[in-house]
Amino acid sequence: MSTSRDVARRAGVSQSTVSRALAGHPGVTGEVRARVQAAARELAYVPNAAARAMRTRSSGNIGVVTARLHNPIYPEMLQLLARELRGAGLRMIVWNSDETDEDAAADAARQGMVDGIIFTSATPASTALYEEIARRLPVVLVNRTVEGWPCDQVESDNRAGGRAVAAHFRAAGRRRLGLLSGPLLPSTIRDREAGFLEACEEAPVTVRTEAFTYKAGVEGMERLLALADRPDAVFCANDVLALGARDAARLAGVEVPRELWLVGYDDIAMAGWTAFDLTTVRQPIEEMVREAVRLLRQRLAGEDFPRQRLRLPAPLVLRGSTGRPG
Amino acid sequence: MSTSRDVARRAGVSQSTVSRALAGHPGVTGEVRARVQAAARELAYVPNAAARAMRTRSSGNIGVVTARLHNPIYPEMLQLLARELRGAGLRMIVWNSDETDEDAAADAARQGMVDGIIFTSATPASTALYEEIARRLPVVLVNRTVEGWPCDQVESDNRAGGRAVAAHFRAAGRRRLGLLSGPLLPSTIRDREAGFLEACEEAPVTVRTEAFTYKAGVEGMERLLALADRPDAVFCANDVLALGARDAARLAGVEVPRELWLVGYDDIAMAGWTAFDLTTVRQPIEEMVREAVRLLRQRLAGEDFPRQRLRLPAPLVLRGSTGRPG
DNA sequence: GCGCCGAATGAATACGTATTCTCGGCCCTT
DNA sequence: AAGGGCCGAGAATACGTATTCATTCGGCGC
Repeated sequence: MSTSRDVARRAGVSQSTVSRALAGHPGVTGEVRARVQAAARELAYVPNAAARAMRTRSSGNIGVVTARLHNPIYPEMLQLLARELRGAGLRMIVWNSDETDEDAAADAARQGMVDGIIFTSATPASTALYEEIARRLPVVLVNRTVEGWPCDQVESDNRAGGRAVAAHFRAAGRRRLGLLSGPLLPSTIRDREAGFLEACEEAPVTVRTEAFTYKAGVEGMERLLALADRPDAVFCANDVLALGARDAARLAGVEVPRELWLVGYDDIAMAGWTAFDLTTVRQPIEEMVREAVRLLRQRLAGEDFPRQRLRLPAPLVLRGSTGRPG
Repeated sequence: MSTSRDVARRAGVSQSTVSRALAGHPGVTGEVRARVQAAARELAYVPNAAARAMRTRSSGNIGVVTARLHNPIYPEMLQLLARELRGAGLRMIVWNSDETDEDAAADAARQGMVDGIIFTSATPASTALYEEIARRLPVVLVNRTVEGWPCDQVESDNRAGGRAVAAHFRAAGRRRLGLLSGPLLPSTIRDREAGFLEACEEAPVTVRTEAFTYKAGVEGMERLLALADRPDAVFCANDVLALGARDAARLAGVEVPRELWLVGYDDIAMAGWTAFDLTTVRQPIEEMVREAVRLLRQRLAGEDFPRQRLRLPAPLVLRGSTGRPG
């Protein structure tokens, strides 16, 4: 493990010159720079991260707080975030949002272990964590947003998405509408519901589950199917619920889409699988992630600009569960 | 952002005493220790991670190199790793195993940014990366193993799993066996195939896909179903392939399990869903992860012991795709 | 020809912690 | 009673880098 001093010795210059030469500072002769680079290469020199972090007060690490929720959209977002951050020369440290992990996130922020934090699953429930962190570091929210947190936020237009679903139902003449949803804490869910409701002619029958899991989707749909006047079109607040709902219909022998239309939200990979063939609203997570990282990088660079609140369009993707031919 | 010097000033002691008191060293008077702790609490003091890392030459970070493969078992393992590492007071830095990310992993190792590395998706293809890293840091492999890498490795008994599948087919009188698999680089796949083949009475008809994706599973099964003497029982090398295969059967109107038995491998959550109801071999990933972290921690603690090669049992989970009632 | 300025590099320093070294005082033993 | 040993705490130092301060040297203008 060689240090910049070793490189300096080998190149016959001082340690400070090594630092300057490798950092690409102006005011270093071409000849000296070449000698330093050669020496560094020969010694396989890599600057020590801890020393650099101490000196520059920045670590190159970004914390990502994500949900433990069993929703494949979060792993997908993580993959995209990893790629995007990596492209910016940043490392990604991941926490799930258990309470203990939130402590870990706050600790890391206090310790200066990360330069910034991205939340993918924020809710007003973690306001204390947010305030603790935001006091020291730039914070960006992606996917879920929280009213009243003064930071950059990137979401998709969940409200418009919900409206589009209701419009789709209405245009096809479906009248007995159902809503299968879960806890209202996440902004995404609230907005989807609000959009759906405001575009419904009359209030849909609603089942609210305890969680956003496949199992909850199954049970929720069973309750809807047991109703005397059961719905002929159900909007599920996310795809995972919708997959469970689809399987509950399968089990009950209810034909989709003839007897029941089903729509989800997110467009996770499974929604497109033959077994489900699910109409859904596509979240543009790739763009969302890209925008979030861009905003964070601008903050890290010290740029000062008004808090951004980006809302990207989310198109309806038509598939067999709402009667598309094929 | 207060430092240990601030705490020292406030407590009326020296900086070294603060360090000793907070680290719980013996040889600090109870009274002094209490004063220091009080001062630290009042100032909300948290030791600076970079300074501590530089001084102790250990960062508290663990790198995890994982696959970009679209197999939910990897996100699951990440979740479990995160929890386990967090329990040990360690942070998790994640890389996908693209080439660029492998470079990033090697860089981080060189920079001393991580204290150890866990591979979840190693193959002989990344031997250069392994050697680069293992020269400096303890490395543990979990899930996939690589013959010839001298490091601790934790896997499940894929070979026995493969044998159990063949035995299950045989016991039910299924004779025209098929194998739907993919690239042979991962040890898991090679071992599963080897176990399956050695317990087959005659060679199964084999389709080898380009990748371990749902789509590849669909296309692979379509090829198997197009055969004149098509198999009545197919072993898929992992669950994602099997889900694709199941949907291909669904599309082709082939009844499972009457006309076709189907078995996967991993027991991802979706295998248990009604739409698939897939018999599979369960990988005990929770135990695997726990063992891997345990081994890594022992190495980090400087313990010296022979390289471990753990192989945990993987039970067959019977479901509807092989005719279980229900 | 002398002095000044700028460019290039070396020397010194700070970042915050953990640890080693040093010192002063107290107790115990002979 | 004196000396030695031990214990608790302060002083000093090292970790490796980036940056500021100091120095040297060459060139150029007057």
